[in-house]
Amino acid sequence: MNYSEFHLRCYALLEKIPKGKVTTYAEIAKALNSKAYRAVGTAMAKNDQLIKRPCHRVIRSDGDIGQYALGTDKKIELLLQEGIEIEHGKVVNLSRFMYYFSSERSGN
DNA sequence: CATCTGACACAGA
DNA sequence: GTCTGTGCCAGAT
Repeated sequence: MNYSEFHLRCYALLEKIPKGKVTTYAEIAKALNSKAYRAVGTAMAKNDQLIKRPCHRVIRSDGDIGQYALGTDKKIELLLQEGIEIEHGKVVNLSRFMYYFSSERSGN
């Protein structure tokens, strides 16, 4: 699809997210050693492989569901099916479902 | 090369 | 707790 390296990296991390867990755009950016959480969201939007890349498991840092190609409502439903607890359009106890990549921590 | 936009994040009111 | 404004990075024009 001629995706940029940055986008490909985001997708790679997406596949690392286990079912029943979620992560934030900022976390992905940090995992890439960058602060481009904005660009991360852009990568999700550019992703047409919604099935291959479960971008619906990526939410906001505030616990808000955020946006989704098929609509926030659909995203919430998917997360609920994964076992994520959502209320008022936001994840309940995010820390409980939050998934940290923590790829490297000692060296790079 | 300059400028605007976007599936965001943080600070202030 | 909610709303508004500014900062952020990478991509597109």
